[in-house]
Amino acid sequence: MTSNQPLFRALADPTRRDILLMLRGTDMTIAQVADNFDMTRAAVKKHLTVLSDGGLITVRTQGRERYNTLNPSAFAPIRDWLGFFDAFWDDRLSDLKSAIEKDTK
Amino acid sequence: MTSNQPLFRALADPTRRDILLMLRGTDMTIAQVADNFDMTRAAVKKHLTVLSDGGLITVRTQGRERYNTLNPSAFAPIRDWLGFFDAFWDDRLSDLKSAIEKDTK
DNA sequence: TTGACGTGATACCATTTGGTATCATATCAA
DNA sequence: TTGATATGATACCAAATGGTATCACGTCAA
Repeated sequence: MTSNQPLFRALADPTRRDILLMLRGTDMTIAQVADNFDMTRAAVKKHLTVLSDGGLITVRTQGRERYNTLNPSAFAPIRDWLGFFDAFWDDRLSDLKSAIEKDTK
Repeated sequence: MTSNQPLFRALADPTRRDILLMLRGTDMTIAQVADNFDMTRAAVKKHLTVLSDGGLITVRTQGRERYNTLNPSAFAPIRDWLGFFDAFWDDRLSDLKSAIEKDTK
């Protein structure tokens, strides 16, 4: 089973989550992303590396620029993981349902 | 708007994610949770505090024991946040659809 | 060719994080 | 009461993390 630790880790930082929202619909260079934050380009670049490690973005080189693109399909493992708790939730619901049915008998 | 940083942060650690899975269906004391990991009770207790800060578990005191209970509804903000990217994904799909329709004319 | 520009890479720093060890406190049971 | 048990709380430590500053390198434009 593949480790999704890099994915969860990438989502743990608010700056990185903002970058992801920012990349919806538009690819951006490192400098463009950095313009939206009050920190150095180097710091933003580090965040982009973490996002890339988590598979959440892909990078395309074009001349001397590097365009960062959102990869929405990378969220799938998170949805899968959340599903483990849906099952539990359903169990509790069916328990409740049984209890109610037994009660109305 | 409420910050969901404590929630995302709580999910960033693999031990904590394991604890959550472990708590599906059964409430457990701190000692019981700690028995399942190769670390001290104090370390596990710290993780439980972070999970509690994220709203992912609730704690019920019973005598000298403290039972930790999973709170599945705490995942809702994460699903909501993921939804922001569903919209983007749908846009890309409809773009693709339009392109195909235009092409088959 | 020559700068200016966009980026990569490295060293460095302060803070946070995950962990241990240790002691104090409250509760259960004999 | 007395001792074992379950937990709380604190101090401490190493490593990871988020940030800066700085320099090197490839690329574009004049």
